[in-house]
Amino acid sequence: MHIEFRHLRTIRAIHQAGGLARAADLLNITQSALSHQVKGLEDQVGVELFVRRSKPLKLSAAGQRLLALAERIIPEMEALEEDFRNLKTGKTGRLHIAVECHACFEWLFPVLEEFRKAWPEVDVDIRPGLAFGALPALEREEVDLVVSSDPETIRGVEFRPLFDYEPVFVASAQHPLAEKKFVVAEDFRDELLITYPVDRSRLDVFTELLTPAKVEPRAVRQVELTAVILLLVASNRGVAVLPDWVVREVRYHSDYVTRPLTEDGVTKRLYAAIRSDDAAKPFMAHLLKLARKIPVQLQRGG
Amino acid sequence: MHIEFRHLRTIRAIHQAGGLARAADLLNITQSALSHQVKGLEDQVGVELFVRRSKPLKLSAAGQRLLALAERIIPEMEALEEDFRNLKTGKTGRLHIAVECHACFEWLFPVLEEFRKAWPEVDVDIRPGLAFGALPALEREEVDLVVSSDPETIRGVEFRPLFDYEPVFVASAQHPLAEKKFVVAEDFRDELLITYPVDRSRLDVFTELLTPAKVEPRAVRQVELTAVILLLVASNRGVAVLPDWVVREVRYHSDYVTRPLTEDGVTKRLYAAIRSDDAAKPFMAHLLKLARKIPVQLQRGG
DNA sequence: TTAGTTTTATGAATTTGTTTCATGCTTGGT
DNA sequence: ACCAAGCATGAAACAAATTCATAAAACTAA
Repeated sequence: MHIEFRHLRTIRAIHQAGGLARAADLLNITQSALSHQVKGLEDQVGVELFVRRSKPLKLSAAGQRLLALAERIIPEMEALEEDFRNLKTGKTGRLHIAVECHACFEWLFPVLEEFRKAWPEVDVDIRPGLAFGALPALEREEVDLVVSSDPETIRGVEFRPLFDYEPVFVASAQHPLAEKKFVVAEDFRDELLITYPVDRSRLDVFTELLTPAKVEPRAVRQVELTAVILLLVASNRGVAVLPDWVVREVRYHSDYVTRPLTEDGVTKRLYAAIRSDDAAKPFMAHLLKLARKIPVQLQRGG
Repeated sequence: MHIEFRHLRTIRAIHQAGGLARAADLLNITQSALSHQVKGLEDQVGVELFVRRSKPLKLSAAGQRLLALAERIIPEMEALEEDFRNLKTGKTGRLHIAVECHACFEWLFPVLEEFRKAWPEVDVDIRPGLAFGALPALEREEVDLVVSSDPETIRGVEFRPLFDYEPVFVASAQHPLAEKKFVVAEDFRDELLITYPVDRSRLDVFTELLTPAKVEPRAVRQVELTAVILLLVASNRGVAVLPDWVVREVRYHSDYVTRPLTEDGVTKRLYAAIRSDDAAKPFMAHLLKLARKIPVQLQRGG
């Protein structure tokens, strides 16, 4: 038995128009086509859908059952088509984000907050748990944007620069290293280093400083929340290296100092990796704009 | 844009099977056919429904939206097909009843009560308001059964006898006519006659007695409820003519007497008019059986 | 009833859409 | 780089829907 949408539309039209001929006009086909179609449908389902004893064709009990289904389904169908239209014009879409750098949540939330005001129809989400293989997930369309600091060349994926930041050393004002103008790798040898609970390959302090210099801190303690890291640092329980915007944002702890890594400081650049297909979508462009603007406001001391 | 059920089935199958080739097996068509179909659908809606970068075809965001619709709609569709199957085998159906004789509600309710226990899936209803042109409504499939006492010859309609009953005269035990063994038309000339509020052509006392004899009662008062009619009669506010089973059923008023109309009494027969199409349906047969049995139980003094 | 009008049904031809067959192309793994 | 698995594509075959022309009912109004 193969009822199709065409049939639902037909049933509804015949009911609305109150007859085959008028319904045919409504559907822009001939009365003959409709007659054939109704006959075919009735043969299929093996049930009389219409009462023939009366001049204008009328629904039978079974026909009314079918009509009820049509009235329920057709609007859903139309909603879907509307959704697809919006998808095409970029009014709506999915924006699932994977974040490789742990601290990035600090600026990402304000960005998304702002974004959702402008694009309420876009399905925004941050996908945790796949921070490891984020770029493959991007290719497979499991996510739609990856925040990364290591651009690669991948077919169909573009890396858009967002903003530069500086990983800075953070310590209590009472800490001996607070005396120095800047810190170097060797300075960490006797320290308790507090980091996010992620692999060293994703921590600037290791990739930019300690690993190249082959320096191992006295101990490493992993802490999830930025605010807690700063709390511990302020109470002189350890030292940390954090992006500059993080430190500036959470300025209500004034008991710590910040120092550049090495004499010249270290500068890194964050990128948004997106699929080329999505590059033209207006909401994507808007998100990238916000992701450039808002973190800079934070860096300047939001 | 013409999404069809076929497409919904396809989407679901591809998702279930996790790929085009396997889904093709599931749907009993070739992989090629599916590929063409998917392509056609994507052209139609103008949106990529699948991610092609991965070997086993996978749903894109838009595809998932479509899948969600499919998961919602396909079960409804299957429920419909189940309904139609039941309709065909007569497990379910519609049984809307029009009643020409007003008093018939008295026995019809118990019948339907019993019927619903056996056929919970059948859509039972009593359609009021069309008691006038009930037989045309039966032909137009607006109702499925008409209770009538006047069989006619109509193409496609059958009259099945239900049971015989006797319209009897009812009066207070104090009423002078209570003295008589039976009443005749002339006896009504000075009486207040209480009837149901329907046309005289549908009242036995007129069709069987007064109209042929050209006798007009002193006055006629119309009362809706049988119980109220009996109350008025019992308190000697008028006389009435009611079917025997009504009087027997409502026996808790013992202040009235019943007498035959004319020396021999009058016997009438009730019929159920149904469409020939419905005659073979098992639930219809069952209803007719009940409609023969239960009123007789009432007549014997249920 | 009959003629006239409206509405639905039907058969054959046509157009449109779907499926298959055969084969080529990509992707992912070794 | 090669192989296997999975998807895409074009042409031909097949199936289905639609149209055209016309018949058959059903209703209306003399």
